[in-house]
Amino acid sequence: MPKKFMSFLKESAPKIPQPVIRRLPKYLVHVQELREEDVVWASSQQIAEALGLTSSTVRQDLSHLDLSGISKRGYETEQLELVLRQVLGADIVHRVVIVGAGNLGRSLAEHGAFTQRGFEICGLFDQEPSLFGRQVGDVKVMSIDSFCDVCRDTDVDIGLIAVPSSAAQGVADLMVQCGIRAILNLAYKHIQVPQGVHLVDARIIESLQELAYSLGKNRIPS
Amino acid sequence: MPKKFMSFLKESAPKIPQPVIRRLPKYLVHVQELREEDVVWASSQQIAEALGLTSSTVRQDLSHLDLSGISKRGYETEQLELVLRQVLGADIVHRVVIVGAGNLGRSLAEHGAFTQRGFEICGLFDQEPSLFGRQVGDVKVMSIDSFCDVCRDTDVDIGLIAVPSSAAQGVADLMVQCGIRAILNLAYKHIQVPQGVHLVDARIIESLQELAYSLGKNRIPS
DNA sequence: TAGATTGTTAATCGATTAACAATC
DNA sequence: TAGATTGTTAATCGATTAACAATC
Repeated sequence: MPKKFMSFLKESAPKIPQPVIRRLPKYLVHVQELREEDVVWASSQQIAEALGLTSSTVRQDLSHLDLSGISKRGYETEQLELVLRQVLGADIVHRVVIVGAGNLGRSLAEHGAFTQRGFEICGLFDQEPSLFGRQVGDVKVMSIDSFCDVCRDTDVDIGLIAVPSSAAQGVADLMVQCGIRAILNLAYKHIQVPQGVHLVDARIIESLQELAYSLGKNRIPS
Repeated sequence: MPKKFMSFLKESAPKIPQPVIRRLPKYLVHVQELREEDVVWASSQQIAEALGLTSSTVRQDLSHLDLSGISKRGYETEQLELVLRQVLGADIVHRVVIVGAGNLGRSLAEHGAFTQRGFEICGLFDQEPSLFGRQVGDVKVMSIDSFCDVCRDTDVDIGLIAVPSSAAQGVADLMVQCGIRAILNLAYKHIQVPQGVHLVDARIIESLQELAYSLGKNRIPS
């Protein structure tokens, strides 16, 4: 198959395995650091070492991208950053709405790191009338009742669930109903979405529990 | 091998595979819901359906726990919750310190869901003098300079990194130096820790990028 | 009892790692 | 050129799924 067509395929029918996709942000962060240090080339071995992977994994992962390394030098950091940004959508702005204006929701709405990375908060919603109109970052808290209308007027890419776990499924249903096809769930709750809607769990409490397991403090001593 | 000794083994030398551990919190949340609805028995099939798994996976997963199901009925929800809580350390209190008292760090310190789940915030630290003494949830912001002293006085289980990515590695080093052996990293940065220290990444921005990838908005159209 | 469901073994699937020819 | 490093194929490893005897 001609190389040109191969690259076309990679762009139009990308079937990058999930474990690889989950590592791509790591590569992006690292390569951006390298570029800040004016490093022009990075070998799979060097990248692997910095990220706690094997060089084999790095080469396999990067082979899914529209990019070529060069023998004896490795990968050009500028090109690598470019391609990673492209794949991860880091070079366009994604519009994010947050439902839940409690501590967590508000702090995420104000969190500069999102905007810096191209995730623009375009709406913050809650149920609680006393919060309506309160300025948080660049947006004001709006009533959840206006959620669908706002989604209709704005082109929303990603919905963020920051409500208590008991309300999480309902919010997800609402988001799906309003046409949102990508959801990040911060609640401690398994959520069901229809086929075609992408759901990722933030797993903060789950992560703490995983750490608690690894500490094994309440294991019966032998 | 006698059954009694098997169960002893499971408790003293638990080698539950990581993918299983990551699913255990899901089971716990679900079984707690079932118990609120006074459901006494749950079959692997029912659990699988609720959590988007196969019944085979559920049975395999639960076989790592010190628990037996009963043919024709399934698993007793009370016993299942008990065992899951035990394994995930949800029945004892873990002490958590947060470094970084910005929006995110403060909101986590105030986040009721942590305390509810047995993670007690016992310290919140920052570099910025203007924040010192500020009351956030149950704690006051302290100087990062006092971090090691506080860790020495308190029995800290888990350290939470909520600083900008450029400072994250330094904070991790400090935590390790002060004897913390379990770290949850909320920064968008790969962090290196010595062997024996447990690190979990919260991956919030990474999750947004994963969703951005799945939306594929900036893919070259065919 | 008959049928449903467990616990476990075997089969499949997919991800990671190793190896090595190609190449710069 | 000689040596390092890629890209890719093959081997290994581990996780998930299927199957089924045991059992309630």
